[in-house]
Amino acid sequence: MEQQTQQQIEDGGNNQAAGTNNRWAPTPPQLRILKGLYYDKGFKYPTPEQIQEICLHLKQYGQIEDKNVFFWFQNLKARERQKLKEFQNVPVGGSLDLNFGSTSSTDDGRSIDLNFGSRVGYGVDGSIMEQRGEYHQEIETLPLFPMHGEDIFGNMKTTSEGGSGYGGDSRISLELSLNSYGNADIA
Amino acid sequence: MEQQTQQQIEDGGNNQAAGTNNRWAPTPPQLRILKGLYYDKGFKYPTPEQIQEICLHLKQYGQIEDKNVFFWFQNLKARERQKLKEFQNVPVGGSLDLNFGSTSSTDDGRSIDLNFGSRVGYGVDGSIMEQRGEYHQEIETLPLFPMHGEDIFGNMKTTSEGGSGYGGDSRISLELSLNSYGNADIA
DNA sequence: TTGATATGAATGAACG
DNA sequence: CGTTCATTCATATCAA
Repeated sequence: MEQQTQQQIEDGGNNQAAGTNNRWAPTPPQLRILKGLYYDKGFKYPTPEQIQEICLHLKQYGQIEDKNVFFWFQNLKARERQKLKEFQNVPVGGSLDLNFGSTSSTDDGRSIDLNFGSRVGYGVDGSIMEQRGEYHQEIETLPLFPMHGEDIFGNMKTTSEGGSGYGGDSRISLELSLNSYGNADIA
Repeated sequence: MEQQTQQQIEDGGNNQAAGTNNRWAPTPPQLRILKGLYYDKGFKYPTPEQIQEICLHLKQYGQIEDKNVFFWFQNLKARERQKLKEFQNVPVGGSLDLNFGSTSSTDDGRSIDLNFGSRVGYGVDGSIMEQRGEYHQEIETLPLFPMHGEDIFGNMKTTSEGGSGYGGDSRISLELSLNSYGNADIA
């Protein structure tokens, strides 16, 4: 997720615009801390309590709400997983005939230099939803292999987190020391 | 259409890396195929597998990645919808309104209020927020973020109401010690 | 050159 | 949690 040079005009703190600004955007410090938690610490499943704590702490660096923290983690987890899923998925030998309509093989002649070095992450998605239209035209010979089991990426979901199942007053203290040196690759 | 060519703002310390990003641009054949799928076939919701397959086939006509296909469909769908919505908003009557900077001219209709303030579950999804019966406000004082840890850079975090507050923090040493009690320490 | 437009890309928010 | 929507940022291209 290396953004190019996207520098959002975040309100240095509480410079909320005339209220027309509805979408939260993490300030660099906030982002740094969040990423530190997620990556450096592997903190991916914060409990509601922790979310609030994090949020409270992040309020020093700008307006933020619990739900922002919550969504942030949700999105990051989802997109990380999507990325993995994509790489693991190998194109089936299926033949999706894209040369419908015009069979003319018009040479494009446009050569784009090889830009290796894939950089950005993204979120490929897609879903088989009902088409709004009336037409249910199947796509050529799209096989859509019945193969499942893409759960190869272990779901180490610590479902029982969040203090559900702590025997007695067992309290865990995890201490996290993350040293982030500025220049976080905002992403 | 609401992008006002907003350019970079003065960075308070964030250096802007040189942008050598060459974003993908569909070659004519690629575009033809994509449009054919979208319009002619009404194929608007490709699955990740289909995205990969489409991408694979499009590689014959130029460099392309899965994410490009993904974004292409996403953007097209979003913009079709956007245009449609705008069209409905356009005053047909003879109202000479030069108000281009319409910030939420019409009711967004999005008023899903998530009650995140309360710890009682994040109704938005139902993932990790298994909350147990005993919620106590005490958790708000959990030493998740020791204050001392911020001393290093706490000075510049002013984020005063002056606008851009956060300065370019170089590094931090954040020590997070969160103590998760068995939820109800009384148990 | 400057401003506007089209569109690739990123991500916050929400749905099922 | 996976998927989809909506908004925004950034840049290439084009018109004047």
